[in-house]
This record gives sequence, structure tokens and C-alpha cells, in this order.
Amino acid sequence: MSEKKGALKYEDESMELRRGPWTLEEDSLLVHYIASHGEGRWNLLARSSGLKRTGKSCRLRWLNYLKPDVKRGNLTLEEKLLIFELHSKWGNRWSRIAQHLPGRTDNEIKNYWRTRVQKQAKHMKIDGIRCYWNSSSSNTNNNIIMNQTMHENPQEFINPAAMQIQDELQNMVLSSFSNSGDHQQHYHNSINELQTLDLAFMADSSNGAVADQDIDAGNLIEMAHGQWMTCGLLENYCMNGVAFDQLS
DNA sequence: AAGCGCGACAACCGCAATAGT
DNA sequence: AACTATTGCGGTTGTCGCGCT
Repeated sequence: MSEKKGALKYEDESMELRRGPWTLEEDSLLVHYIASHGEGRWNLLARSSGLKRTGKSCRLRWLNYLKPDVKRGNLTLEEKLLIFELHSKWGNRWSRIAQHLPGRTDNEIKNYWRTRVQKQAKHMKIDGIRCYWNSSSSNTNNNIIMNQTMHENPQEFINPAAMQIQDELQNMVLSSFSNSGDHQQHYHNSINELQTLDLAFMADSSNGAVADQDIDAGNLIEMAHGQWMTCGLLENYCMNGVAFDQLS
């Protein structure tokens, strides 16, 4: 309510507020202004800097894009695992989740969740993500390991639980392929096509063999960079709590 | 080459919480 | 205490680029 008043007042004073993508010149102006005046007081910044943007817009641009410690590039496996872990605890509390991923913004995490995870979850008849991670969060030792590691050295955060799971799953995948040259070749070919998927699920499957239909349907899960396994196998594996219970 | 659809990401909007007067 | 201004959050929309037909 009060903000609307302020916004209207501001718009009355300068009717040419810019919208849409920021230009290099605007970015430069904002960076230089903050360098000399510091962060905060965004409405004052918007008025004083010469930018024809709202204070909100300036703040968002700085926090999500221009701030020096904003990390660019794809999320790592460890970051993805942590997002799942924290989302299972807190739900859509993006800013709270972002606080545990140094250099990542709430907007980025939110986008990641919506564009990749939610979409893939729709392919599954059950809420696979939650089932998967609830089994994890029931293991307090596992959580303690993750949290301690990140707290002690957030810049070089390595999730030992994830690494161990990764190794175990990789071995299982490799053993499932060891007797099938055709499937192995088909699998490797399909990996290239599936690199853009972060997660994929299927509701059934009780054995660990990777069949042609798994590959054709994209029913593989990326556990780490370039390592895949069938969704059903992972689901059974994690739903039974084997991987996580063994970690402590 | 052009048009279309889709995914990924940036940016906006409304509302709530907080700070300041 | 009441009011206003500012900031922060989460949901939603807009835009762009890329691949496919």
C-alpha cells in the first residue's frame, strides 16, 4: 500500500522509467554508484544515480547479477543435492535455501527448481523427489556430515555422502552393463542426448538392468557428471534407505 | 531460410515484514 | 502508537537463444 504511493510519486516525477533487460551502460552506472556509495537505500540510489529504474529493479539487478560474489555457471552436483535436501526440509523458502549455497541467489535456485526439477517430477506418477530426500533426512548423521562440512569450508564444499552414493551407484551401473556390449554402446550414445536433464524418473522397474526402453524413454538419472543409472533402480535403492543408512 | 516451440534465465509484481520518523 | 518508506520474498511473466521442422 505505502509502496504503491511511493512508486506513483516517483513515476510522477520521472515518467520515463525503463523496463526489461539491463544494458551494459546501466550495469556500469549501477556498479560505479554502489562502489562509491555502498549498497542499500535503493530508492535513493535509483533517483541519484541517473538510472531510470525503480529502486527495486536496481536492487534485484545488483543482488542477482552484478554483485561480485555471485557465482555464475551451472550448479554442481553438491549444490543440487543440497537444494533437494533443504527443499525437503523447508519447501519454497528460496532465500533461506540460498543462504546455504554461497554465491547462489534465491532467484537462481527458484528457476532451477521450476524449470528442471518440477518438470521432471511431473513425468513421475509419485512425488519421487520428496520420497528420495525424505529417506535421506531421516538419517540425522548424514545431515550432520553435510552441514558440518559446508560450515567449515563453504568455498570448497564437498558432500561426502553424495560422493559415497555416487561411487556406489557408479559401480552398480557399471556392473549392470558389464555383460551387454550393445546396451553399453546404446547407453553411451544416449548419455549425450540426455546431458541436459538433471533428473528423470519412472514409477516402476524393480531390477537394475538398463533396458532399451529405459534409454529410449529417457528414464535415466544423472548422479554426477556423466554418470547415469536407471530411475527405477535409484528409486528402489533410496526408498529402501540402503544408501543413506549405510553412511553413518 | 523462415517459422515455430521450448527451455533457461532475467526481470517484474504484489504483498508482507521491518525500519524510520 | 500510527503512519510512511524501504527492503525482502516468492510467484509469475517476459525475453532470448537454440534446435527442430
